[in-house]
Amino acid sequence: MKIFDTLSVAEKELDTSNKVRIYLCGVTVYDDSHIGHARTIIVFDTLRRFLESQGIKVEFIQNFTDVDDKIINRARVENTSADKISSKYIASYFEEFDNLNVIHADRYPKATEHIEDMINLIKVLIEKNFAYVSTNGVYFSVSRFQKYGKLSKKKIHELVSGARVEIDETKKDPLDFALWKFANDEPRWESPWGLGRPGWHIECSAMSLKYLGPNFEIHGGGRDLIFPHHENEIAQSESYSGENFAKIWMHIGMVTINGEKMSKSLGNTKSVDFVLKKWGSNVIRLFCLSGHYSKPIDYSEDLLRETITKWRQVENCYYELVLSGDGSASIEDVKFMEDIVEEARKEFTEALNSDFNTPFAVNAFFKIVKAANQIASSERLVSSISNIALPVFNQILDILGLKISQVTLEVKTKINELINRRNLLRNQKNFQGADIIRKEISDLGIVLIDHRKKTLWIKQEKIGAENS
RNA sequence: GGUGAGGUGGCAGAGCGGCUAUGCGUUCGCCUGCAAAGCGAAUCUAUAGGGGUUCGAAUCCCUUCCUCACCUCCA
Repeated sequence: MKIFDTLSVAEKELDTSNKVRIYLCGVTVYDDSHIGHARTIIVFDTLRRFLESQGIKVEFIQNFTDVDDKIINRARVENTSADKISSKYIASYFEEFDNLNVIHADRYPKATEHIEDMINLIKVLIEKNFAYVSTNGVYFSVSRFQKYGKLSKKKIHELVSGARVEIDETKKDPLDFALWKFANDEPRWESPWGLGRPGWHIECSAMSLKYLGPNFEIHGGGRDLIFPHHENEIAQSESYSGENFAKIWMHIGMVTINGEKMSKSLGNTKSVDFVLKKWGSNVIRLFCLSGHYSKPIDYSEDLLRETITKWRQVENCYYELVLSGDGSASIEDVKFMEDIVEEARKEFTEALNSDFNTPFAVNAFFKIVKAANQIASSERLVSSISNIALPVFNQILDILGLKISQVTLEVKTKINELINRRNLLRNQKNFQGADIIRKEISDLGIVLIDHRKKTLWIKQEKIGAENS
């Protein structure tokens, strides 16, 4: 599999001969997650599902930043502790991302639980003369790391001339960044240099080195983390280990709204909670995968509505496949379905192997949907044909993390009974009576499709946007 | 100002030297008791502008213009 690497600015072959180790920069837990966070996490979740579907072992680590000025400020405003704030948002993180059908990472290390590791890392950096103690904290000496800027393609002298670097007299160089910040207030920890808190960047170095070693396969995150966060991680980790850090840097494009980046500071975010209620996880996942991961994607209601239409086609197809009855299939139909399924399966895999081209892969998936619906429309879809399509259909659904709404056995029985009653009334041309039953069925969340000879039912997911 | 990524039909979005995807939308039909869904057909020959290279370019090169992101915290 090839993945575009931000560092080498080229596609690189992912080494899948052993376990694929992935470290994803997660969220800072001081507020609700939004669709921007969700996109990054959904992309990585899908990547992980894909690799595993190929029989590749994956070790997936995603951190929580649970010590940070924003958390502390928030705690102050709400008159509570930083710890309470972070636990609250970690809890809601899991609730929301479980609803987005995101598989849990192998570990979710928290910064506050790795203070020791960070201190040890900083010790070595000081020993190796890459860091120094100052009046406000411990700083990394950027000028000591020759390759600083290699990820973000920035030149040190250009950064200095940029006026946005914070001015701090106690630093040797304005570019130096904090590894440890002395603090008088909680939360704070003991360290050889004094009471304080870790800097943001050091936590990801410490936790990724600890769990995945000095050089692992993929390090990921949103594009906006390239500088300074990932640049600084490289500086710290490589200075510490003397080895090259992550082999592939995979960065996810921003979610925009009206063409502008969605962010807390601009106040234009759509929370995961909100979008889940409005669109549901299937539509959101399909939407997030409808564009290439590296490019921006615009949160647009029109596009999300379009995605609902697509999702309805998938649901329709699924129930056609699952509820198809016995009967004889024509050789042509069997051949047609076999060819389509094989082609779609191949294209799907090839697309994802080629820099994780999800839009093309999703496209391939819809070939199966289209073909099944096509055969079904003339009532030639019998179980022997469906059985050709279903394994691949289900596997792709699983890789994409999509879930079809199901009904219980009792409801199933009830639906069939109602359908029979309705069809009886239709035969008697009692359409009013038939429509009453149709309404009754639709109240169960079921949509009926009258084919010539039989009536198909579909359990449709309830989608908030459609009921308003 | 620097750096990076881009500019493809009404919209979304692949392709990245020849065969000009695909989906949504729109129009008309089929099906239906009526719907809905589905199917079929039609619509749309698009590749920011200008130069080049080539038998041939959306795809390569040069150039102009435009958009976004990063250069402060950010997924």
